[in-house]
Amino acid sequence: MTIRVVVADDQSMVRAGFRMLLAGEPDIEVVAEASNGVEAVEQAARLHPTVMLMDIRMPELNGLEATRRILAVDERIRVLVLTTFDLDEYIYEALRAGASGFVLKDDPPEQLISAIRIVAAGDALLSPAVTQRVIARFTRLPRRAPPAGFKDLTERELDVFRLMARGFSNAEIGHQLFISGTTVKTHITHILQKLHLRDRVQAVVLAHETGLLDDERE
Amino acid sequence: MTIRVVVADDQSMVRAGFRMLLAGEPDIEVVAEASNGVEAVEQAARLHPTVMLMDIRMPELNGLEATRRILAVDERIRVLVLTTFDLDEYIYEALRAGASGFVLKDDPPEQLISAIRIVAAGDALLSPAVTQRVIARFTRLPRRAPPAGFKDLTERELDVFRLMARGFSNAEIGHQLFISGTTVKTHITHILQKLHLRDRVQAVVLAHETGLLDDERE
DNA sequence: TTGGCGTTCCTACCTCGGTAGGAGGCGGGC
DNA sequence: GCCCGCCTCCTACCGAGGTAGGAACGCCAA
Repeated sequence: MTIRVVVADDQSMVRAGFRMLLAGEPDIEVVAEASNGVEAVEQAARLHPTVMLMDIRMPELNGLEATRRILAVDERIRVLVLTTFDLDEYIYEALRAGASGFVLKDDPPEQLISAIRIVAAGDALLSPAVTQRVIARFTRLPRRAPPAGFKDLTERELDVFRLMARGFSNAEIGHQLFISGTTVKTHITHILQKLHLRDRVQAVVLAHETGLLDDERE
Repeated sequence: MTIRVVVADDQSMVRAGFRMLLAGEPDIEVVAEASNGVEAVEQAARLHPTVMLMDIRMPELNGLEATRRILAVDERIRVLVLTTFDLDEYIYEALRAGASGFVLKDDPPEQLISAIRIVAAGDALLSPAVTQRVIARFTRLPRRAPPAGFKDLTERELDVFRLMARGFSNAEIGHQLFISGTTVKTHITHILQKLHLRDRVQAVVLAHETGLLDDERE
């Protein structure tokens, strides 16, 4: 099982460099090159490689959009983004686009090779500096600890809470739960009392900050 | 500059294994061991090592809580969590607790050594399998694209929007912006019209889903 | 059995939020 | 100059949201 790689970069020197670098690895084969995003998508659709080595800055179609289109064609292709700049927006967008890894061009060569094997195996890898940023972003997430009194909520109150947190009116909540709007009011009054909140708006804010909705929103 | 390491694990065999493994590295020195979380915190406070190798499952005090306390004492200490299980909750909690890395015990030894050097240098590193999960979690975040009409909002309307999204009443918003509550009402009416929303609750939901607040909430 | 809790529903009342419609001031562009 | 967009503020009105207080039912544990 050799790992079939397509190299997408607009500089031919860079592509040649990768070819040379990977030529020494018996389990890795560079099967094609692409000099812009459009070509990259075409090659991916035609060859279905194991791994796409993808530069971000490319003419015609940038690497991020190319990644999205490639994965739309064949989601089994593993895209390893390889770029010079570790700008935050690039990283987040690349990961959202579905990239399996993010490696910097000035990382040591053996790290790139190991990254190719890792993503080919179905795992994921980020450059250490990039990992740093992703973790920072990740931990900065507004997942505040649920306040005292949260666990006093009954099952039914949680039902109401979840719907309220999605912006529904009392009548809509009642309709979805097959109860009257006045009952919904009762539940909400209890919720606000237990959580020491003033109105439903504060409840909605709290729900999002604590990640109350994250579970059932698949 | 040698990297000074404390190994915290409740099994003495494991500690001995790490000592042996790291003995071959000239730039790494194991300066102490800890067999539970309490000892780990004590050793960290006493020796201020560069890196703490931290198991999660430990008696007395688990590795996650120990990590929090260590970083409260000296935030320069880099904690590298090293455990057998890559359970999601462990990972997220460890990163939130401030860990700089997450390595599995069945990763290859050279990867552990390289991880120690990486976190000692101030970067971060996750096991490939762990990286996979973090990315999955990360991209699953509810960062919906802002709806059409969002960019039609004026600067002042955005001011109001941001405060509204944090749960303030019209009067409170007016007070903070030095305008009257009725003016706030006017702005909100315009916001709702432009975004095609029914009431402020839906606006709050939208603000959180699109991450409107992420920027200025430092 | 009795009491408590959770769920359901009601009436009555008040406040706040949102709409409608208008008005004045200020600035920049035509 | 004039108009337009933005910001400010107002009155008046209505409906939704929230509170207070009560009531009925089922369930379960003491």
